[in-house]
Parts: sequence; C-alpha cells; structure tokens
Amino acid sequence: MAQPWQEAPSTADAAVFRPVRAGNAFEETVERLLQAIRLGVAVPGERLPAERELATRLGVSRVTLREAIRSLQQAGYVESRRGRYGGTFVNEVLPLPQPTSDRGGGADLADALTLRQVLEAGAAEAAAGRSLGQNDRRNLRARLAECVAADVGEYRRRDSRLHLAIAEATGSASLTAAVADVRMRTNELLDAIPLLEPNLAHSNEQHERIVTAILDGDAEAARREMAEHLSGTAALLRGFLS
Amino acid sequence: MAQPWQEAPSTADAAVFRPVRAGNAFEETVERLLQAIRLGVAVPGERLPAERELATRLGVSRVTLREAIRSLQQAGYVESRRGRYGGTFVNEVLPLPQPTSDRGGGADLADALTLRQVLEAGAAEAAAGRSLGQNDRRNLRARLAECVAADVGEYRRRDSRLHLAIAEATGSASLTAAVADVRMRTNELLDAIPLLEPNLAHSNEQHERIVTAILDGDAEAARREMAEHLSGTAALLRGFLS
DNA sequence: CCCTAATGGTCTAATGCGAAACCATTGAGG
DNA sequence: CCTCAATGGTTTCGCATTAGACCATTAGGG
Repeated sequence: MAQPWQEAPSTADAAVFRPVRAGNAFEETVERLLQAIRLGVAVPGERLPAERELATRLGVSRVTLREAIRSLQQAGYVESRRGRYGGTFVNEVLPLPQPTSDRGGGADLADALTLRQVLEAGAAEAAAGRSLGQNDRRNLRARLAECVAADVGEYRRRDSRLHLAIAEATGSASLTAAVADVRMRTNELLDAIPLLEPNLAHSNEQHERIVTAILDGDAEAARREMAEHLSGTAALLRGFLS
Repeated sequence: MAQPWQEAPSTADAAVFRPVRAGNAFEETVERLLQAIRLGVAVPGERLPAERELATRLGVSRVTLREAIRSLQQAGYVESRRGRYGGTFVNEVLPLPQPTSDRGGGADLADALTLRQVLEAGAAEAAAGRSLGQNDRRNLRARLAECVAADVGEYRRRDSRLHLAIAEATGSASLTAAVADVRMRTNELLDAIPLLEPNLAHSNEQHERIVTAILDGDAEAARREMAEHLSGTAALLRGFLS
C-alpha cells in the first residue's frame, strides 16, 4: 500500500506486454477445431483433414492434435474411423454450447464488440473496393443462399460462414483470421440469448443488401449496411448482459 | 499428380487451420520486446519492468524471458544492471533495423496494408465516436506534440506511439493489440524506403487533423482523414516493392 | 557503517511438446 | 481372395519450457 498508482500510467504497455500465448498447445488446438465447427467451416458429416496433414497445417505435433481431437470426441463434436477412407468426421448432431456462465464480464463484451465493428465493417468496405474474381463472387452468393435456406438450428453457423466469406473477399488472410477469431468471441456471448425467427428474416434482408453492395463495388454502402447489421446484435447483447 | 485440385476449394479453412503459434516462446518473446522498443512504448533510457513482473505479464518463464533479453543485449538494444534500482534499460542509441531482405513478398505486403487500413481507419472512427476521458485526451495531445517535435531519427517511433494512442482511445484492448501487431509488420516494410523531411511535415498536418476530429467527436472526419493518411504510405510502399 | 530490499544471475527437477518410427484397421481394386 | 495404400493408434526419445529455490550485487536508510 505504498503508492496508489504504480510508477506512471504510461499507457499502451498493457497492449505490448500482454501474454505471449493464449494457452498451451493443446488448449489452443481444441479452440481452433471448435472454431472450424462452430463457424461452419467444417460442416456436419464432413471429414476433417487427415491427422498428419492437419497437424502440419496447425503447426502442432500429431500427438497434441490427437489429444485435442480426443477431447472433442468425448464432448460429442466429432467421431473417428480407422482404415483407408476413414478419418475424423464432424457429428451430424452437435452438443449445445454452454452458456459460458458470463465469464469475462462487461469489459470484455465492449472490447469484443468494438473489435468486431471495426473488423467487419472495414472488411465489407475493403471487399467492395476490390475487383473480385469469379470464385469470390460465387462464394458470396452461395453463402448468402445457405443463410436464407437455414433453419434456426443451423443459422448461427451459416451466418458466420457468410461473414467469413466477406472477409475472404478482401484477399487478406490476416484479416480473415482476425474476423474468425472475433466471431468466436461474439458467438460465445450470443449463445446466452435466444435466436428468434423474426430476427432471422431481418438479418437475411441485411445480408442481401450487404452482399449486393459488395458485388456492385459500392464500398460506402457495404460499410454502412454492415455497420447497421452489426449494431443490431450489439445493442441486443448490451441489453442482455448489462 | 492424381488430381490438379485436392478435393474441393472449400475456402476459409486456410484461415481456421492456420498455424496455432507463430514460433517458439523464445522467438515470440524477442518479437514482443522489439515491439515495445520499436513502437516507442519503451523509450530510450527507460527501464523495462523487472524480470519477474515482466515474465508474469508475458506469460513466459523467467528463463525464457532472460534468454530473449540476452539476445537483445547482444544486438545492442538494451543493457542490464544489477542491484536495487537496477534493471534492464533501453539503450539511448539503437541499432539500425535491417532491410529485412524483402522477405514475404507482394502477397504479404497487400495483406498487411489491407489489415492496417481496416484496423486503423476503424480505430479512428471508433475513438471519435466515444466520450473520451481526460487521460485519453491528454494522451492524444501529448503524443501529437511529440511527433511534431521529433527529428528524422525518432519519427517512426513517435508516429507509431501516436497511432497506438488512437487505438487505445477506443477502449478496446484487443483492438490496440491488433494495431500494435500490424504496425510492426508495416514498419518492417517501411524500413526499406527512406524517410524524407517533406513527408514528415505533411504527416504532421494529417496527424493534427485526425486528432482534432477525434477530440471533436467527428467520427466521419476521423475515419476519412486517417484513411487518407494511410493511403499515402500505402501507395509509397506499393511503388517501392512492386 | 552496516542492514535490508529489490534487482539481475544461476541452478535443478519436472513436464510439455515435437519428431519420427512403427502398429492396426479398413475398404477399393486387381 | 489377396494386396496395397491411406488412415487412425501407439511408443520412444530428446529438446524446450516451466516453476521454484537460491546466489550475487547494488544503493538507500537507519
């Protein structure tokens, strides 16, 4: 209890002296596989890459990857089969996400929402301001259609998948990765509040406008529509977790 | 040479199956300490936090932290003194950054520039759209003044420090961290091209307009001015590293 | 003048993790 | 029916990293 404030407030070193790694290799690998499933990148029934290849891509030893997979098996997310044409498959029925018990609190909520707003509105604008190839255009339209055709149980995953496609359309791998990460954080929070049919329809209308703006190359509109789209759920979250 | 395309293009898994960690603990710790120095968070002559505290904050063992510090000593960045009121101090004269030998190439350049544009323009807008406290306002003005008073040798660090202060003003720790990271990447590229006096003056005028917009709460202007500010160096880089 | 607290410097035991080899299983195709 | 290739499953060895205790040095305060 010597001094109330240590030395000086000397800002910004909180950002640069933050922890070097979020957890051990095992935990981070589990998190990443969960990301693939919950963001709809790995679809139910689909096979994950073979262990040897996946371990290489994740930059992790096969032993560590297998431990992660095993814990996902026990949690009911995946199932593994041996032999040629075997592999690890995403289950058709997935466990319900736990309400996360309000961990993090309000500070973390504002942090995630601010970052999401910046990343995703910026991604929409950047994607619109670029000449997209056939692949990107097809990808956007396909993901949009999947959202429209989704029922309540699948919506969260397909919604995430569309937003990821928008980030991909910027051509920036780092930006795409950042969007995937922040989306995992916000999805965790969104699991605490119910997903209703009317919201779903409204969301689809906004998606339509966003994708149209991007395909038309209207960067200003893309940003505006995305910002409005996000502010909806942001307000919802702030209300629920006040 | 069985199939030209493996299975399906199935996009977005490149983002989610990217490497879990950027390197080993030692390398990442070195990178983080360099970040503190090169972004002007740790000022020449200043003392870093004590090893025990710093190791805790970085989430790394003291042994690993000390190895990182030792390699920075050998590179001429810091010096350590024992005894009470000792510590590790940033050198007054710092080594010149190596021209990085064009590693990464064009794809990496576009990636970094896109991400920077999104993060920093978004940060300026978010900061302006928030009611800032006395600390944030003072911080912004102080960093701006330091830029104006800087000569060529210090400019890059003080410039980074100002941009970091803007990110901090958003109140989002994650966003601040992301800005710090992308800034390290772009600074590495900027080291390949010379820093001229006229650019410096022009940069200061833009900084002035950005900070004013933020302090006035004019989000639209803050975004616009920041976007223009960034597009200048972006064009410069694209020209040099074509 | 000595004592003490805070710092960097060193050592050791335990563990996480990766690399690589090898085993077991499966289904397609000859 | 057999063979083979691709997959998950297992084991072993070695290095990286951690946690914790302990040593050495320094400057200020009694």
